[in-house]
Amino acid sequence: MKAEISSLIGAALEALRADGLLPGDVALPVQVERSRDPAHGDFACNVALRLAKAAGCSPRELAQRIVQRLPASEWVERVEIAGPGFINIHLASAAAQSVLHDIHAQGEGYGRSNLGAGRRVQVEFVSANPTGPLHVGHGRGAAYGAVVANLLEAVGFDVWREYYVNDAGRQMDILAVSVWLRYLELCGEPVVFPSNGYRGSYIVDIAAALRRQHDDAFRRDFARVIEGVPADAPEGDKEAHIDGLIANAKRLLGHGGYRAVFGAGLNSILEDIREDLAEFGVVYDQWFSERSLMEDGTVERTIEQLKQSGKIYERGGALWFRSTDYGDEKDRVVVRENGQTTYFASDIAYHLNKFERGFERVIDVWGADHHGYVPRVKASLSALGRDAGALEVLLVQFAVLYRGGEKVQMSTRGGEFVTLRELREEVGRDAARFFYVMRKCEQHLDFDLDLAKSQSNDNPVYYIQYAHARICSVFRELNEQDLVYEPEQAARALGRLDNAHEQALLRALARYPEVVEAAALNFEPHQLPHYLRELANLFHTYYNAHKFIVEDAELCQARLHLIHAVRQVLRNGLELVGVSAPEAM
RNA sequence: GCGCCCGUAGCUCAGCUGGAUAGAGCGUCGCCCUCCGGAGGCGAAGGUCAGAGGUUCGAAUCCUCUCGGGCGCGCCA
Repeated sequence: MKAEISSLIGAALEALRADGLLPGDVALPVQVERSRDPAHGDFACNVALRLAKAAGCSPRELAQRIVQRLPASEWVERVEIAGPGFINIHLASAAAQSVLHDIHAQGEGYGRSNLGAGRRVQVEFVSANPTGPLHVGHGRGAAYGAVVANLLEAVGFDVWREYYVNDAGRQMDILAVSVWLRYLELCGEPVVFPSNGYRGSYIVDIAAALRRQHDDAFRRDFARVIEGVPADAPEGDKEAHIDGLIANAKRLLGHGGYRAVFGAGLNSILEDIREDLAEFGVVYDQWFSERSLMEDGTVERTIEQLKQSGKIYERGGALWFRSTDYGDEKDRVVVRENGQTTYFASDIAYHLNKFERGFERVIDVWGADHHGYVPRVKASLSALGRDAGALEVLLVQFAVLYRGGEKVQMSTRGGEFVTLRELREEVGRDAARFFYVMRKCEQHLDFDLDLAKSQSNDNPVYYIQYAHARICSVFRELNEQDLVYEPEQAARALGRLDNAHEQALLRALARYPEVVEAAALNFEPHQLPHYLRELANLFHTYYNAHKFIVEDAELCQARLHLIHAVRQVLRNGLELVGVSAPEAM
């Protein structure tokens, strides 16, 4: 409908131009918006204000001329000029009702479109290091990324969901050593656990499983494990200490033994994360291993390619990428003095790989604390001859939990954090998904646990789900009374939907596809919860003011048709957010 | 110190990429069922859009500065 109006106005402008009343070289910025105030009609257009100067007359005068040349349309009832020169368009009532036909015809497809035209988009999100369970911060990225992906799919993109697994590097070695030391403890070795190790109880569980499977096969004297290792903090350097332990572990266990311990830690945690996310309704097309990039030579090849770009130089024995040429604050190391490639080198290779796989757009969802990495990753793509603009990095701010009005304190050190699993168990999947995406991503999120749990009107999730359940209940009641909803009969009686509540609902239903489109293209899932809240409110108001199952059969059918459509849109919207639409609560 | 994000009602937040009289929820106060689910509805009070300049027909929105809050500035991942 919006597009219909736009094209009408566009035609009027072309006519003006043909009459020589508009210069030929000026752009025609037709911008049609839904009116905020019903008194201003259904749509408003500000084009007369924007073009008045170019046309050499007052905005109201220009608006007058546009309106005179507006082609007739069956959907438009009347057009008015208001305020400084707005063109307000009032739709015919048949136009407002036509949305019900669309919804009934399209069902769960209502709101979906083909704007993306099947273009391939990759959405990479969460990608937390597999060194422990996901915490509530990761949960926000998971919910946000999942809904962004759902939205892009809904508007016609071919979406690929991916989790990047940081299974290489020192952090993983620290994990392996942590598991091994817990294992040695279980074997009865007098282990002194390093201050820098992973202290979470899940490490002990992994170690116990390892021991059940392999018995004492990886047992070594702790005296040998600690042999020649520099002192731990506070007297010594904790980093040097743990590096020494890693070196000894590799030597004492041999390649095969070390890989077994390492793999036990990695696989167990990865499996836990995978299951956790699946239970949260987040499923990936691919789990992409960082190590695979190193093993198949992609990292090496990428560095070679960078060298050819002339943006690599050597300093202090290391290889540096001249990212400052692309606006970064400083140059970055890609190969360390010891010959090892950095995390950044893997990341360049990974992003190059993404584009080599043919994705036209690549979206990364990162925690806001990683914002400093954006310029260097974009710089590397530019240096490799790729379009850095095709990479969109969405930064998600932290979530802070509140319980009883108090901030829930969390610290990663010592493994003292609230996990995503605990949150789900406490508030449920629906509330967690909904609350996480309620705010735009650059906004800090205050997550009120008490509110998320409360089964009251304060809780927006229940409020919306209740609207859905209530509609289901009306149809159950209809059955009880041995009455039948007849869509075809209803479709002929839509003229009976004439009160203000019904008009408001029709307007809201018609807006849904526009909300999905805007939310998708701007990566703003929060628009969905806001819209659904509004729709639910309009429905509850309607419910309170009018009875649907009434004597007048025609009116009854028309109203059932309307609330049937409301239920469909509530379902469609909740589905995109990943929240269930219960038939009864 | 430099860079990024944020600042809108008592609280938590929207504000459709520059439009008409800045909107919701919670909280407070006052109302509404013989009725399809009261997990509901209606109304009232509540604002110097952090502050100051600027851009223009028009600014919460764009630019500059100031003040507050968060985050980031490794040959870590």
